[in-house]
Amino acid sequence: MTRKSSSVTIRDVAKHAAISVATVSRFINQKAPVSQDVAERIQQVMLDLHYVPHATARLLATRQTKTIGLIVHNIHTDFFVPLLTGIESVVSKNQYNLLVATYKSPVRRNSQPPIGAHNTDGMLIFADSLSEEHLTHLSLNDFPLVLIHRTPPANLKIPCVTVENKTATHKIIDHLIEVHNRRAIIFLNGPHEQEDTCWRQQGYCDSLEAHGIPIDQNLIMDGEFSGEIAYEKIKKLIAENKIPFNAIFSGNDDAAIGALTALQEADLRVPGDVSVVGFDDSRLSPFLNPPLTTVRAPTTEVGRCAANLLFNLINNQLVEPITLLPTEITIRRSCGCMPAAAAN
Amino acid sequence: MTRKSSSVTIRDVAKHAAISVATVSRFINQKAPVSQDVAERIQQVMLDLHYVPHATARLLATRQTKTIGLIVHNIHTDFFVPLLTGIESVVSKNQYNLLVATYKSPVRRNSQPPIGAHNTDGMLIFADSLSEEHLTHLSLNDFPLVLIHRTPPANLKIPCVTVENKTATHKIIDHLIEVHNRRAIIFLNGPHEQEDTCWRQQGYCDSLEAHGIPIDQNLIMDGEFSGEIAYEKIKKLIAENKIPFNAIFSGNDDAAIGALTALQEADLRVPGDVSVVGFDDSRLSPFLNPPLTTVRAPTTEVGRCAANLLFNLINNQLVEPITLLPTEITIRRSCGCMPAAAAN
DNA sequence: TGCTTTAATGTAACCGGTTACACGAGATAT
DNA sequence: ATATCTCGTGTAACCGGTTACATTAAAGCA
Repeated sequence: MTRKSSSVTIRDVAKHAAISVATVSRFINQKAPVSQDVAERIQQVMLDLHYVPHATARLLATRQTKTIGLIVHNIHTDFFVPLLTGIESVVSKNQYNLLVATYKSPVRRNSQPPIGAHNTDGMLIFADSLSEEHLTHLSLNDFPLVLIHRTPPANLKIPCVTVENKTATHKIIDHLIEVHNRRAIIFLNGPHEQEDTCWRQQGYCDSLEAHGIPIDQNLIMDGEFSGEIAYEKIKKLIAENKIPFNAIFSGNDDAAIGALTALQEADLRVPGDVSVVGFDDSRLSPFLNPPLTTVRAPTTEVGRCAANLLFNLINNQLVEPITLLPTEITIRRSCGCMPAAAAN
Repeated sequence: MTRKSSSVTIRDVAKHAAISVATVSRFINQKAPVSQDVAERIQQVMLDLHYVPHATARLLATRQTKTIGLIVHNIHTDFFVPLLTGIESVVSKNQYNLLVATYKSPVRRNSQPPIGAHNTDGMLIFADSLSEEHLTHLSLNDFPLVLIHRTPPANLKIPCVTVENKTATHKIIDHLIEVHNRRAIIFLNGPHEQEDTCWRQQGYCDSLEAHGIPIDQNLIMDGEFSGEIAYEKIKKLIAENKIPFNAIFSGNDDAAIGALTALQEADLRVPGDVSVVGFDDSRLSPFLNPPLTTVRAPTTEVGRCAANLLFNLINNQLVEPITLLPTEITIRRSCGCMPAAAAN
């Protein structure tokens, strides 16, 4: 690890221009006026020596990284494409960099997330990727943080942006019951640690209650927001043939795909025999067979919004503590409706 | 912009553990043995104080960032999900960070990519996101670089990983001609700056020639790898009704979706009236209506492979100059075949 | 003319790590 | 018993910038 100090530094420039490093630094950053004469000399020397300021040294001195971080549990799901799109658009508008890290909740005690105050100026935290402990520590140090799809722990004031889950779910279940006369509705739940899961379950239960339908715990099963798991669960359900159902509400679109596949394999017709609806309105949904009725979540907007909040925070501006983005139900065929044109 | 320097430093740890900073540093980096007793004390203090080494300071001292960069033109396409998945898996295995930057080819002369030697230990460069000029500069400075979906400029020795384009395209066109008797095949080209485009065009032309079909420039149109643009192009083509065709080979699956939509709107049946085939085998393809016959590109593997090469480079190991990953044609319905089960 | 202001510059202490070099003590070799 | 080696540790000089504070010379003002 030979330390090759070949690069030309600000001190070299200062020496050649017969001036102090402070003046060179000021000239470069336009921090203070410099005499015409000196300015020209520095300019010339910089060109002659091919001087390029060492970004890292500058960052150390200014305690700025010009990058923001994003923590998610994994990136291999379609959900993150629109989220990243939104985030990226404002990151690059602000001339910042984006550091993406995958990190799973801390199983071991001493595990530290790979990004933090040491390499970012602020962080975007998706759902439950960071434990309350980490959150607390960062927040208490006044490190700029914005939560995505989760609200802050009780005593912390961290702004968050998420989507309206409960009302939309309530409405889509209403739709299944009122329009399509479905009353035995399976609910494919998401991971319990995730807030979205809770609210969606709440909406589901509320709607059933409002229609005087008793809640059957057997109908609520864990789909983990995963196509594979949902597929297995529904397949097993059909095979056992003990619990009758005529609709499935999947906590997200990914899981709905798994359900759809399982139903098809069992020769159950959608929506003839079973109505299926999802949540998210992912890129795939309009293309499914049949096209999926689902709740449209403005994920790109979530990303854009969260990033904007973070930059406000970094610039010491005040921000809304909670941003709740609206969702709307998107009717396609899988519930039983036959919309005129399948406009995507 | 005064960010209060509340963070705990290595000197704080040293003080609390009643030991010197050098020893703390050595312990952290396992650079030299430390007595059991001292090790435990340091460990404890680090936990108590929530000490996290300051990445920038470390970088300045070691000229290492423990992060690798990825430059792409944009991230808002489905193509990047598998690519990122592959890259991420090896990045985290190596305990590195991933810095993602979007950067478009330099329109203005003095524009600099947001990531480089100052904030990464090496970079993954997708297709034509970086100009030859930038590439040359970085490469000449021995900065670790791996190209994805492009080969290096003539005089530079930068390893690259890409997929087999020509032969696969040749085969899928053969299929259209030989099995489905299509001879008027539209080619929806990608961006001209991208190498994949050229090779796919080459394969297309070769196949036609091999079958004695003259190449009609009117059949080759720019789809830009974009669903919207492809949609517009095909819509216009149909409206003008001057160029007869009975098949479309789309340079990627995204554009194929646009084509499919345009055909449907014009009440042309796929594959009855027109066969459609694509390239990539994106997540959507099996779900399209009809399921898309396409060339399967191992994009996750590309990401994994490129990242692995980069780490080899960073560790001064020798690497293959060119890695060409195999592709295979995936038959579904949109070409006219009727595979038994629609297994996805 | 003498005193205050202001503009341009220099000095040196940071930022938070790493590491070359020095050193003392106990173990091993002669 | 003395010389040599090894191990664990401390001191302080880096890395390459920024910037608070001091300083000097010129300009403004009575």
